Amino acid sequence: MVQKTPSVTIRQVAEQAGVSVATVSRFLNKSAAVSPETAARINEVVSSLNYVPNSAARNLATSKTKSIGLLLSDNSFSDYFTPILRGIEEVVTGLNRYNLLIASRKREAQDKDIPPLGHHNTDGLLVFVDTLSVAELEILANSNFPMVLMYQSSPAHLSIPSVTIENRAPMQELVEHLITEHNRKEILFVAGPDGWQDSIEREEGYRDALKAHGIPFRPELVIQGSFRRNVAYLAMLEFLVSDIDFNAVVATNDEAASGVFEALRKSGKRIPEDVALTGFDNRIFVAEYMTPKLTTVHAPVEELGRMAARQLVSLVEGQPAEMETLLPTEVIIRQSCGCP
Amino acid sequence: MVQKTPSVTIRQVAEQAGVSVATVSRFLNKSAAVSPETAARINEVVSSLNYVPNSAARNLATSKTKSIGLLLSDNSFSDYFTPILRGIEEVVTGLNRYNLLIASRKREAQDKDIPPLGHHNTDGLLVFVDTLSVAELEILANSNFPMVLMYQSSPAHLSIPSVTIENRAPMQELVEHLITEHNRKEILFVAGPDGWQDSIEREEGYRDALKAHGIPFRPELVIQGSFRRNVAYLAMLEFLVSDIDFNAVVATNDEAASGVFEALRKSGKRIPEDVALTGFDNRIFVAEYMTPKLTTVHAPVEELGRMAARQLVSLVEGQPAEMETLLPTEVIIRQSCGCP
DNA sequence: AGTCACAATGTAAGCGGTTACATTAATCAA
DNA sequence: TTGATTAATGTAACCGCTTACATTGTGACT
Repeated sequence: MVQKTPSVTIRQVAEQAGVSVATVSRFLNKSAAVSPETAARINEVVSSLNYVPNSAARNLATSKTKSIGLLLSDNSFSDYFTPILRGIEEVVTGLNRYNLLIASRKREAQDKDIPPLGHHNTDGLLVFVDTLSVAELEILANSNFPMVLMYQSSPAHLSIPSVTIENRAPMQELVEHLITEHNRKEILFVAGPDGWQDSIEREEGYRDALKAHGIPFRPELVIQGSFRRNVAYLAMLEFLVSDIDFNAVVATNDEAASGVFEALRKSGKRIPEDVALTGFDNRIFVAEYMTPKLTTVHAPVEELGRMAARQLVSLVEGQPAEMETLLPTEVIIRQSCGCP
Repeated sequence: MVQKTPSVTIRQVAEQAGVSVATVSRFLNKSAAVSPETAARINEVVSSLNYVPNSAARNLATSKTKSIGLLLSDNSFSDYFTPILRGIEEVVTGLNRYNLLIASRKREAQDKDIPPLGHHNTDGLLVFVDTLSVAELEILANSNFPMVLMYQSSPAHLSIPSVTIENRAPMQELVEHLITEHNRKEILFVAGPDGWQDSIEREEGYRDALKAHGIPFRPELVIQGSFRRNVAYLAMLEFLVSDIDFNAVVATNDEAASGVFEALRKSGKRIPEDVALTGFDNRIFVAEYMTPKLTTVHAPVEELGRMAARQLVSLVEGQPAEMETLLPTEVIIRQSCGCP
């Protein structure tokens, strides 16, 4: 069971093929010409011995790892995450055959433990929002380590490429839709996780809309949903007992909207007659399957993964990358807002 | 940009701390006692230099990688996948701090390219159904490489630990429920991907139920859904134009059921009055949000990920592992079958 | 005082590749 | 024919760690 490298080494291959290790290496990497006969011989030995180069050795020698890292916060494995991963995976594992290393990191570990992914084991890092502290980002950035931020733009003084989505404007549009088309003025806002840029910007959009229509912002109309179904569900229940009047709920994402939906249903409120409801993300299984269907904002999540990965690969290979990629989103009107 | 290891090495640390590299190494790994004063000195230098050990070097020296691999087929990043990943991640990144390496592999690559994950870059492998051919499994198993199969049991002659879920019995139960409680006899079966064990076993359960009630199996009542929403949607539409009578649809998973749902809705059939519908998996966003709610079978997906990872870690650390872990599932009756 | 055990540390040989540089043989121009 | 060029290959240093083995110093025991 405890097998110390039962593996075939390049030297064994070299010996069996009657050449030097250098030649084998050259053949394997196509880093220099090898005569056809030698090539054939090596090739044969390689497959008969089932030889696979040891990546650790290779990495050490070249100081490249051929793998890129994805750094996540520990709670980010929501359903929401699959398309991102799909996008990332598609480009990372694509042509250039990088490996994808995934690690998650608790918030508490920031500035305490060293990040699980970095120079030492990856060629570059995809950094999910809120996984690295500014100080940590700074260290990496200063050592010129390739990184791309996702759902978070670069701290002003660092200039790290980032990929984000448009939040503020579409949220404003959505809320204004509730106000002007459906005459809702008492709009409950279900906030996202503290410090997440998406969450903040969406709230700004909400406030913009209120302001544009002269509706005062009321802090008691903000509850915490944390982008999570269950958190939003509970927060909504709690809000309901407070008995504050409201006739619309704007959730910062679809998942939270689904929790709100559940709570409203339980309390007997009708959607959209009593309460209009909106989400954000356009997660198909949530938005399409709710009855009524959920009015929301479509976020190009898979594309975001793809984009971020693409920028990073570019960077890793010494090419330039876009500093700020802002992906457009689109308001999707369905029925939960009151539209027919 | 093209930075050749700007990194600090153990030698620099040793030098600055006025000790030998061996001592530094011992301190870092706690592999032998180091005097308190030396320890303090080293510690100081380490953090002032921001030193992080190079994993490639470490891996090479120890012939361990401290990472475990997850091998996927290229289309397995469905929504379904998140909880599995969460389960895996939880244990892998947990106490023992392995890295999680993820790679996907096209079916066509089987027996042609070497698998992207193996001895050379991982300490053990989580193998998703249908990603490695039997021949490839054999090679790895023969070299005694730690592996755990997911959703697939071991080829008879290999005895690789596996983690699977119960499929046949609950599917039979479900179909019998349709037959006995709702008097449905013309039951369309939406098959899963060819060769996937889950898919096969679920179909067996379907047939068992028919047989138990003397209903002949009719091949024309089987369509291909491939576990995918869209595939099932199209297959269902196609079936609908064929005009064969049916009064129930049993889908091999919830995602396919959602596709069927969509197609039925489009064609004007009522669920469950005209057609009863069932799924498998109990994916909450599908099953709970459908109206009527979806009758299905609950599969403990996150637990499966956790289990598989646990077995693998065990194996990697030289401990024994369960050869066959069969996770129980449970029929969940909701309304799409016709129950109130 | 001499021997021993043990704790703390150092020395240097790998781990399995890559690659700069050296070597050899074959080809070509004059 | 001969020196220069080039193609194919070999030699060995090196990547940054770990660790077996060697060394030194100290206190305990006889």
